[in-house]
Amino acid sequence: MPEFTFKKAERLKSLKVIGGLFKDGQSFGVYPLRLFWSAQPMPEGGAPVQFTVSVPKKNFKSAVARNRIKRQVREAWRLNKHRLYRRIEGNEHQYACMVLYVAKEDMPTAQIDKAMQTMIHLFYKKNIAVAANPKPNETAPSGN
RNA sequence: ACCAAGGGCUACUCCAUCGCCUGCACCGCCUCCUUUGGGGGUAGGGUGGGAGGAAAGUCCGGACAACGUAGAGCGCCGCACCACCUAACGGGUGGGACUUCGACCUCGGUCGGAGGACAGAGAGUGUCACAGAAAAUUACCGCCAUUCGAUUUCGGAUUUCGGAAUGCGGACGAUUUGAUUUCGGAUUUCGGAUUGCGGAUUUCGGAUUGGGAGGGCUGCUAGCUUGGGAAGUGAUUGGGGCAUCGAGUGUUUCCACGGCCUCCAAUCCGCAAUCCGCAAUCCGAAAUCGAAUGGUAAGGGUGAAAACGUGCGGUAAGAGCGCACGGCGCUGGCUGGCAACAGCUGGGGCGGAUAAACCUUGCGGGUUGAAAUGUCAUGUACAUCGGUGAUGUCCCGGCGCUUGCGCCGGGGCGGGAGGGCUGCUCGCCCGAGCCGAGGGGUAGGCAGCUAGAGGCCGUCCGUGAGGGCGGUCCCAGAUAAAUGAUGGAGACCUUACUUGCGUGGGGUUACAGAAUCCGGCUUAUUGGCCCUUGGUGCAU
RNA sequence: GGUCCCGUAGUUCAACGGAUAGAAUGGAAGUUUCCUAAACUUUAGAUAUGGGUUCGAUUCCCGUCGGGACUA
Repeated sequence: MPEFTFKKAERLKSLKVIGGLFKDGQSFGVYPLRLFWSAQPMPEGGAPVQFTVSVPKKNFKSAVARNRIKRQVREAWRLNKHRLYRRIEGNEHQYACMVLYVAKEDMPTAQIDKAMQTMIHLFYKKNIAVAANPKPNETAPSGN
C-alpha cells in the first residue's frame, strides 16, 4: 500500500536550498510544469525527496488562482510520488525538487496529473544516469 | 401584484475515498520513577476545530508592545452644527439649520426623499484672470456747488452835441380794386445805442481809360551814366505843297501821327449824408467751454460676483439721509428645547467671494510599529580604506633622579569633535572618539499567538446607535505559508427540444484567501430571501 | 507586515488656481533632390480615473487604479 501522504519533512522550505536550485540545479520541462532539482546529503531521519511548488505572480495576479494551481500540483505529486520513492529506495542522497507552473492559464486536474506522471518518469531516468556516474555526489554532473 | 430607490441577511447541501494544518493524552507504542499507581514523550488509531463579508485597500480609531518623558518657548499633524453611543474614532444613532427634488393645498406654507469636511470672511494678511469707471472702504466718467479764466448772446452805459433830408414800418385820412395796390402826409407815438471801419447808393470833386466825320492849341533836347558836378553819350514826327540853290532851314498850308485842353461815356478813388452790417470799451444777466477745490455714490449695459431691493419723500446734486413694504446678518429680552435651534419682540446696522489660500478659535495627538519586542541556538572580523577631532593648567600621592624635572595614579578648573533630552531652539547632561565607504556573519526554533471591547439564546431599558442582567458555548493559528482533490446524489441557475408534463447538455458560479487582534470606513461582487418608502393596477 | 513617494503628447521633461496645456525629439503630409539623408513648411497627438471645493482645477481636497522606493 503506497503512502499518499505529504508530511512536513517532505516539504522544501529552506531559502538557501531554493536559491541554490536556481543557481546550480538541473531542470527540464513537461508542459505545463518545469522541474528544478538537485541532490544533497541526507539529514538524520529525512525524507528521500523534498518538494515544493511555485506559481509566478506575473502570470496569475489573483492569490486565489495561484493557491488553486499549487494545490492541484501538490495533489498530483502526493498521488504519484510513490512511483519515484519505489525506485530510489536506499539511496543515501536527498533530492530537492521544485516545480514551476509555467502555463499562462489554469488546467484541469487530470491534465496536471498526467504531466506529473511523465515528469516523474523522466526524472527517474535522469536519476539513473546520475547513479551511473562514478561521482554521484556531484550535484552538477558536468563531467559528461 | 408589478416597478423604482434604499437597507439588512445569506454565501450551495449531503455521502464515500485519499490527503493537509491544529487542539486534546482516550487507546496503542516508547521511556523514567519504581510498583496494582504516577510523570514525560510520541500523531499509529480516535476525537474536536479549520477562511471572508469583504480575509482586499491600508483610509481612520483603539488594544498590545518597545523606547522615551527636569523645564521653558516655538513649531507640526488632525478634527470642527448640537446631543448621544462607544475603549476610541474622521465611525454610528437621533435632532437642527442649509441646498436640492417631489407631492399636497389655503400659494407660501406643510409633509416626505436625497445631499454634504454645515466653526469663524463683523480679527488680520493675501488672491479675485479677461471684461469693466471700479474687484473692496475707493472714485474714472457723470451729477452738483464755489472760485478763476475764455467765448458767445442779451440788456444798459460810454466813445462830442445838435439839426435836416431821405428811406422803412405802423396808426390815421383819401382814392381805387374782387383783393393787393396807389396817393397824401400837417401833427402825434414807438423802435433802429454811439463811434470807427467797410460796402452800397446819391451828389460833388479828382484821376485813369476809351471814343469821336466835335472843337481848340501844339510838334517840344527828354532821358541815361554819377552821391553830386564836370565831362561823356544822345533819342530827337512822316509825307505832300509852297518859299529856298539847298537843308536837320522857313511856313497861322494840307494830310497822317503824337501831345495838351475841353466835351461825352465808362471805371476807380475820396469826402459828406443816410441806411445796413461788423467791431471795440465798461457794467449787469444768461449760456457754453476749460481749470481748480469740494460734495455725491442715483446712472455708466461689463462680469462668476458691483457696494441691501422697490416706491415715495428729501436734496445744490445725491445718498438708508428719512419713511413704507421686503431681505440679510449683529445684539438684548421673553417663550419652548439638555443643546444646536425655532417663535415673538426691542435696539443698533447693511460689512462682496474665497479658510479643500495663509490664518484665528476650540478640542485632540510623545515616537515607532509584530520584520515591534523578549528568549534559546548557530556564526563571524573591535579586520580594511577615507574624512574629521580635544588632550591645557593647578593640587595631592608614589617612583626615578640632574632638589627641579620626567613618568604613573587620583581630584579640581578650563577647552573639547561628537552625542543625549525621539520635530526645532534655549537650557541641561554625557563626553574621547565620531562619520562614511566597502565587506563579513546569521537569516533555525520558542514566546508574543489567540478566551476576546468573543459568539449564540432569552429578558429588560432606550425613538435609535447601543447598554444592563441571566443562561450557554469555546469557535483557524499557518510561516515558501494548512483549510484540498476525485467520484456520486440533491438543490439551484442556464440552454436546446417539447403545448405542457418532462428529457438531454452545460454550470455551481461573483468578488475574492487569514498572517498580532479588534471597531469602523472605502472599494470589488453572483444568485437567493426579507424589510422600509414611493408610484401604478386590482379587490375590500 | 509596515512607512513613504510618483502618475502630463509615442518618449524625455515644462507649466503662480486664469482658459488654446508648452518645448525637444519621434509620427504623418508637403517643398527641395534623379532617389535618400540633411534642411525648410505644415499637421495630428496628452493632464491615470471618479467625485468635490472654486466664477474657474494639470495645480487644492477625498476615493479608486497603476507604478516605484525604503524598512529585518
